[in-house]
Amino acid sequence: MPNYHRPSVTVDVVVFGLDDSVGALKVLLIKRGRPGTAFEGCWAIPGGFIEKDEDLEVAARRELREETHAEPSYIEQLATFGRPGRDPRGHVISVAYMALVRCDSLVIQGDDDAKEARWWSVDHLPDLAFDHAEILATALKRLRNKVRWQPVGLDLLPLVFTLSDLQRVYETILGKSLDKRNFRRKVMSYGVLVSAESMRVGSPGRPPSLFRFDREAYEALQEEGVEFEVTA
Amino acid sequence: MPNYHRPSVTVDVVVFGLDDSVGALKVLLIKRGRPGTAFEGCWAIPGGFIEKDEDLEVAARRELREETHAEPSYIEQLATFGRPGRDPRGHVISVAYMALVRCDSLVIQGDDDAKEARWWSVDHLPDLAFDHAEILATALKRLRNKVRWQPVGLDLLPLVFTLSDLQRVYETILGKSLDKRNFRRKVMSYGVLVSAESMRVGSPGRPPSLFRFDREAYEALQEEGVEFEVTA
DNA sequence: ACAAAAGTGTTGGGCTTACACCCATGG
DNA sequence: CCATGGGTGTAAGCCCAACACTTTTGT
Repeated sequence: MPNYHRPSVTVDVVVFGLDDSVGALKVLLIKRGRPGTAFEGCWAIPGGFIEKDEDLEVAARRELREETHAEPSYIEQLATFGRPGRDPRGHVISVAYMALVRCDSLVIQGDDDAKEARWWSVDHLPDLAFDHAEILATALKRLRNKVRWQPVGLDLLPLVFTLSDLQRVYETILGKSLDKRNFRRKVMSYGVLVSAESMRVGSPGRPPSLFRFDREAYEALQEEGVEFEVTA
Repeated sequence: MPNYHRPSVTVDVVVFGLDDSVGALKVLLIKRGRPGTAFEGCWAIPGGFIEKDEDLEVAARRELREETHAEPSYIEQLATFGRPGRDPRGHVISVAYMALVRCDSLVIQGDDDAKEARWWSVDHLPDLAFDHAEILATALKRLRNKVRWQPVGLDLLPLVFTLSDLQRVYETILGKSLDKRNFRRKVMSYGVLVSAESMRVGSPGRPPSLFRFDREAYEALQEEGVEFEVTA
């Protein structure tokens, strides 16, 4: 191959999750640890350099695993960022991914070498390294859009959940409250929910009935699109 | 910067246009000319290697200009392709763009050095180099999707056009025919069209009235989204 | 008995669809 | 005068949005 200029290439992964109470949308960030590296001590989206002949998505999952031990249940390519000057170290192009993880697999820990990883609420973020604020904003926009035409609950909720949980997912992501009756009617009409026998107990109020997703119907819906726009 | 592996990075641009009669959706392809290069003589999406510290979109526009003299009126990043083995020459990552050009600026010519450039109808494509068939398929899918929630006529039609022209754009891209009355009602309701005084003459049938886009209203609509789904 | 969350139906309005005929010009 | 494409209106049905009270449990 002719001797063309070769930039460095990284993959970065914006991981979204919901907190236990499904009350807030969170992003997984790492604290840049290694002394002497760029943006030392700054918070950043997890990611790193791709290896020789490594597939991009594979690299994204690898970096995520190495830095946070997270295994996302969904991942998609977001966009590629290559503005000159975005990395003070030189010409670095970043292929960004967006990922979702389930509430019940939020067991996150940092890397061995002093790197810290934790969840941040999307509306109280720290300053971010590089152009990561821009990347994150892009991811958030994408998620808010995606939610309107593809189902998204399966990748964010535990296996078994209540309709109120699901409604809270949408309210949290869209940042507005939805009408309970209209929400339920609409969700049920898609036929992707099957009732789980058990009932949740112990909480105040009438015990809710539990559901799980019908995986096949869910994936069919994912293909064809949803048109999910529910009223305030 | 530490000595990480560096792949080569290319940008490739899938350019869509409509033919004069607005009757077919076309893609601009180039014939790979230089002897001794990979896929010599094969048709391919225009593109090439990025230069040092060059912005990705700038590189995309530059390659397009160099290879086809086309200046798209719209361009957006599509996706990045990095599957190992996609380029026989080694580890090459391609950032793909999708672009639209207006009918009346279709003056295309190949590069100086024997490279040929021409339009191909999207449903009669030649074999393509690398994974360009996959990239093109992705672009086509994106365009067909985009059309449903963003206006697209401004970037494909000449400055002045008829409602029938516009309808044909949608029919061509979506690949299905639409109801004339419903189409007109819907389009007019967006308030992005202003009537151009003149009338087209010379063709058989009643002379149509001409319109142009109200740029401001158009761009506002582009922001907020359109919800454009018209019936067969 | 009270607080807390779950669950449940109906109605009006607006938008979408389906559909067929006349109009203005060129040849 | 005829062929060609341009232009126009209406009625039926569906889906969406708005809205308030009853049920079931824990304390």
